[in-house]
Amino acid sequence: MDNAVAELTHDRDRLGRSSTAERVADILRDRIAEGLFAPGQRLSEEAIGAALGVSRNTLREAFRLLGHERLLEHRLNRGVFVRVLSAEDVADLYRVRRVIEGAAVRHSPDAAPGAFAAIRETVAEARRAAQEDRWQDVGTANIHFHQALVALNGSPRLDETMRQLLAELRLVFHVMENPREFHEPFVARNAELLELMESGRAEEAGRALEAYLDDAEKLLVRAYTPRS
Amino acid sequence: MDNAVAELTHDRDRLGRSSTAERVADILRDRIAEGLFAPGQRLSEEAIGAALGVSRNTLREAFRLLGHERLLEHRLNRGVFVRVLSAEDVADLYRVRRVIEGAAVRHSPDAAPGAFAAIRETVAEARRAAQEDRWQDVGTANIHFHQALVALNGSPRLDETMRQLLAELRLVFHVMENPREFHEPFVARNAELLELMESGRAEEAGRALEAYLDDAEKLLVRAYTPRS
DNA sequence: CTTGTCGAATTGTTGAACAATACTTATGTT
DNA sequence: AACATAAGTATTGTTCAACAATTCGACAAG
Repeated sequence: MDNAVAELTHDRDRLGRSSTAERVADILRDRIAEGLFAPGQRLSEEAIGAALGVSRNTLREAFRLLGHERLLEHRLNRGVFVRVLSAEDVADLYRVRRVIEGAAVRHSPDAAPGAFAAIRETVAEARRAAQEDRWQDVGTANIHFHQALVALNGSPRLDETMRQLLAELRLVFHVMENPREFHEPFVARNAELLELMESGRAEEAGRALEAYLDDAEKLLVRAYTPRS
Repeated sequence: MDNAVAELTHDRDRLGRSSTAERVADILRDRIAEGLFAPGQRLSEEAIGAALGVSRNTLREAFRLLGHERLLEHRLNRGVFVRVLSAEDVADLYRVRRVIEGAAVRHSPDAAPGAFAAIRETVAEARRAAQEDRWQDVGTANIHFHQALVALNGSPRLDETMRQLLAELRLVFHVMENPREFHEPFVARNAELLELMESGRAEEAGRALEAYLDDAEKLLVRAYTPRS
């Protein structure tokens, strides 16, 4: 078979992937991530369906998608609400991060040779943003750092799990009224963590990550005391 | 407050959780798990909708649910198909298991005091089933063992991830034409693993688990060579 | 044997309708 | 006035029917 044709196999999934429901889900996911829809807010089928110009049935399919990603909470006969994370949820998210990111760091010596390049890029991205006082973007770069970190595991499923986990965490990040205070300290720590891994000190990097996540969780929980 | 009343709190979520779409998803999930729907098979909206007596719209909501759980594959304008796992998928599933179950074993010393009771029960369950030649049930008990193992992490999200992961794996288990040969050896190994953990030898247990998962993966991949 | 065209079958999406449930407001009782 | 009850309204849950869009196989033409 022609080799050029075989190349196309990789692009196959980019063809069909666009049903209305999924595109609606993408839009809503973005809006939730950027905080336009606040946690606890109810999403009316009629209002949003009208605003986006889609039928209620299609919209409900999109809601199911996002409900499964834990960004929306579906209460029977009451509607869907933007998820409100409890303090236990935050604790659990960091528990999962310790497991998944911890495994990535411990296995970093076995990772693909050029696998650190992507991480290094996110560090640079964060530094650029910090230089220019774009603290929101620093937060985004920070998220990219951890996503790239998990990629060391070489597991598509763990990548996907991490993606959803970080999307959930973003629901909480919005409570930080001072993004600089929250994100700035981690720019340097990201770089340190990368350096430890690149020099093969995986054990040490593992401990640094533990401390890293402990600190981040504490900062977050302190600022986050939901009324309940 | 009355204590008996407080007990009911745990059952609360079982009350509202019964939309038709979710119940349909539960049914289909079971059918897929037991192999009634073979991997690769297409699920016709019309046929299944008629068989279950639900409308196409409701059925489509259920399909979205299961698609997100990776049990169904949604191909645009083509319909939904029971997922066909590739060899890479199997490898990835075991990659995730090493991470999640490995973390559970390593942290077993910190686990709640009575947390091993549930695991011990699954071991007994497997022994009973093996005694009576119910090898299908041995497989089920085996799954329960690993689910209980992950519960040592104390993380609802990891529990849920494991649940979905094992559901995916069941798609593959059906290729084992001889369930006894596949499941029997692991009954004893489950018990050994438990014993290592209960006696506090977490490090040793971690290595045992690695070997355990390596062997299981090899057995599975050997029997599983999908046409592709 | 490849390519173009047609047509049947299935999915994608919509809009309307009605039932079931939750929320709100009004009503009546103590 | 406080509280329980009842009626009314709004919203979700589900179905149905219709049509557009797409896939796929069959068949004809080159």
